Amino acid sequence: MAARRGNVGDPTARSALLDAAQELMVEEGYAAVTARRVATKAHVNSALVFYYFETMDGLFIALFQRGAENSFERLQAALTSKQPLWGFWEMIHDRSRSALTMEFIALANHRKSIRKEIAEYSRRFRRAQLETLSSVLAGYGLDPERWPAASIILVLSGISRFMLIEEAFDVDVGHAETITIVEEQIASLEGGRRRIGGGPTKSVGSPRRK
Amino acid sequence: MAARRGNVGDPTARSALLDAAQELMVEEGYAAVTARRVATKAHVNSALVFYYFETMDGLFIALFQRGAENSFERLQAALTSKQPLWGFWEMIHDRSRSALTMEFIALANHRKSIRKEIAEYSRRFRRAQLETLSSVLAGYGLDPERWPAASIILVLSGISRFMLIEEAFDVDVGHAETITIVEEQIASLEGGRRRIGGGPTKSVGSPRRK
DNA sequence: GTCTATAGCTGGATAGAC
DNA sequence: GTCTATCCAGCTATAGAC
Repeated sequence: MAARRGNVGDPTARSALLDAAQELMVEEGYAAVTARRVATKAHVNSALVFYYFETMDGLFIALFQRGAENSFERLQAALTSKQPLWGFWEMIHDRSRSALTMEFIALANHRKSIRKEIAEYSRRFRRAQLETLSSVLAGYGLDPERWPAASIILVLSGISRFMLIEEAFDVDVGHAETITIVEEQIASLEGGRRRIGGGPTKSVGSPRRK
Repeated sequence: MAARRGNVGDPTARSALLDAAQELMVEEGYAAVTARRVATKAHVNSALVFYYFETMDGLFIALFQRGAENSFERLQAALTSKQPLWGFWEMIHDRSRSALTMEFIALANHRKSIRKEIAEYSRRFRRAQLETLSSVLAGYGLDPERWPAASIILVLSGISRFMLIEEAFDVDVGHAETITIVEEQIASLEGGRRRIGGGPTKSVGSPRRK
């Protein structure tokens, strides 16, 4: 349970603060991310939050950027792999980042600086997806008039995101059937999933929480 | 702008408090919903919040239930109309409830009582959708083995929710094309949309915000 | 039902010692 | 860089007058 995050073991207080903030945000929501609580969790003094990030908004933005950078690299790896469609599908299914993403979206709802940050990142992310996948899909012989790459990205992302949200409430009606349908479609275009190392990607079948 | 909410004009302080809480939640996020701010907005004293709802959690739950009850009735009306599939699609597209829903999901992330409330409501909602739509779709000759009603509900909901979230960040890559594809499919099953009175349902084509 | 007043707490942020 | 100490604003919740 201790080797779960990316920067654990990093010696600097800055990283420790970001780790602590992320954990708090996932487990108790953004409102629980206060300077004092973050600092306590990171075993440093709360004044350091303002030393490193100036304001609480600064902390949130730094946290978001760290995660976004990380996600972007993983996206590029997925999209340039032998099976980009499978890679994409598994990437957007990442359960471990879902709660954090939802928190940031809610936070962005009323903090302008964070909204701006997420909007920029989303466009960059989407552009990378679209560029790569549209040529991949054309290569698979898919008619871009009938099935634009942008729509496929949007549909897959929507399905995935919606199931992740529902899972958090222990609702999973239709999830398994839908995953089967989607994965059959992917397989018909790209062949069956060939697993290649690829780290901690979990299988997609709704293990019950708690 | 004044006839926007359901209970405007209701004389009791309780309703005024709920109206104020909803407005604050949508516009500034759940963290802005404090007893004092709600009371000020409702032009009553903050002690009344605790008189009517006991705790802040109680206020949130009452607010959620009021909205859920309302949505459930509108869902039933949509599902028992002449064009249930169109009704369903337009209902889940409701822009005006999207921000509130997202906020409640984030709130549920760390408030157990609210999580329980949303989970129960979601299941009830989904059950109603599934019961009606599965017979409707069978009536349209759709093979329930290939296209289970539960999957269709999930896919439509996911697409819709995802687009609403993206819209909030001014991202709309692929939205128009995807809406076209979805609505062509619906039309092929249920015929073109025949509009019948039906209140303030907006058209579905991403009017730019601000 | 609605108010005033207030207890008791936690928050963001800063000054200044080390 | 890291800490102690502190200011002051805003919070939930309650007691009790009207």
